Amino acid sequence: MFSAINASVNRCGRFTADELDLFNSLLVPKTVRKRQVLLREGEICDFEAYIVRGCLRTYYIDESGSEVILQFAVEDWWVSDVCSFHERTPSQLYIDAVEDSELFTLNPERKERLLAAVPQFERVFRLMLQRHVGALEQRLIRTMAKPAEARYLDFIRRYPQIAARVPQQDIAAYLGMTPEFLSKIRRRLAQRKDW
Amino acid sequence: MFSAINASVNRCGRFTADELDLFNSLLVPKTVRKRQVLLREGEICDFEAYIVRGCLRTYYIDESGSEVILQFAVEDWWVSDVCSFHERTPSQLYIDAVEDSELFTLNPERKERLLAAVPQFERVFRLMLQRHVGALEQRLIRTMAKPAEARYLDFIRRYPQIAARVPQQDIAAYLGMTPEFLSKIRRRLAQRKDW
DNA sequence: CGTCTATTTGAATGTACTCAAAAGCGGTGG
DNA sequence: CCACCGCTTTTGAGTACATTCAAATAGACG
Repeated sequence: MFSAINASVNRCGRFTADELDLFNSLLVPKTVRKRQVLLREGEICDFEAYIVRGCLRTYYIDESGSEVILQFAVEDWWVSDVCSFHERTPSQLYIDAVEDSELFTLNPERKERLLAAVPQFERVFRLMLQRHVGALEQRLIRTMAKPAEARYLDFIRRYPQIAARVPQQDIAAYLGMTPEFLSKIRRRLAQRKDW
Repeated sequence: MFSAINASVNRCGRFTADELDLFNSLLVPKTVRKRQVLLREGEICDFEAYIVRGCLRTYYIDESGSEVILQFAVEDWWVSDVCSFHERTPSQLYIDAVEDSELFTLNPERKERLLAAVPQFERVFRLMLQRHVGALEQRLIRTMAKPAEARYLDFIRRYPQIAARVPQQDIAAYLGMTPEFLSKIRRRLAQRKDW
């Protein structure tokens, strides 16, 4: 049950069995169903969730009601609203499940206890944050530097496993284009198969 | 000389005069001239720089040679390529000075020494990272959710001090539009002054 | 099956880009 | 102090990319 998450944190530093046991004892397992919402705009995010199985999305809803998807998260990733969680401020984001998923969640209080007991865990979370920064920078570059078709091709090459399991309209919302236009791009690509 | 940076870190935690002295002794002051490049694509970023005075930009250059500016950094901010610095990997980014600037830089070795001597500094850097994540998320949302004119208005309202000191073509490269188009937006806005 | 939602299609429109050229502006040297 | 050079900003015409809206089709789920 804990093998995946333990292997994951062990890649960030060496931990003893006792330390991992403590870590595991602080995690709260959670099962969510497809479309279930974990965080809404205005709420304070009280979890960092490790994904054991499934897929979640983090998104923003603008004035006109359309979704801007910031991130898809699948197995072995963490999801949270970093800012809201750490600063205890209302979130601007929504988080929900793209499919039925199993998570381990850590709330602020338990995270504190973990860090107090095993300070080396600071490193695990710092590495998580760094990876998150890296991912966001990549995403920003790719979003800004390229036209829609190139963004789509880039996406399906980079994340084939995600592209296969999320609805097409969500991919459009992630790539910053309308679902209609993505559909047209796909038609063009299917005709000239030169890619 | 160190008052600004010390006040800045003291906002993240309480430090004694001795701890701050040690911190200050590890900082390397650096003066850069306008257009001077601190980091090029392919290099490994060996600094985290606190800006005492001046303005720098972090950007990416795509295949076609055009710049995508990720961030402008001014007084009291830190600049670095987070990923490259921490993982010792070649950077994809460029960093250079928009105007003559004064910095304090910290290299990986000195940062290690600082953290070894004063572990509470972990917190300072974690907060920096968190803010960085927040800033990137905001930027992504604003870039994706709005058309060019709204992005520009948002930018000059949010960062009037930056808008005033960087060339217009750099603002365009930050907002993800061509300089020509930004110029046209400004003309439209100047005519109908209803904003 | 039938209903609901997701995807596709098409026409019309709008937004932003390209390219080329002119105008503005700052610095430098005569 | 002025003239010139290089760089930034502005302008315009033409075009390409992407959106909107409406409707048809396809898929998923009960």
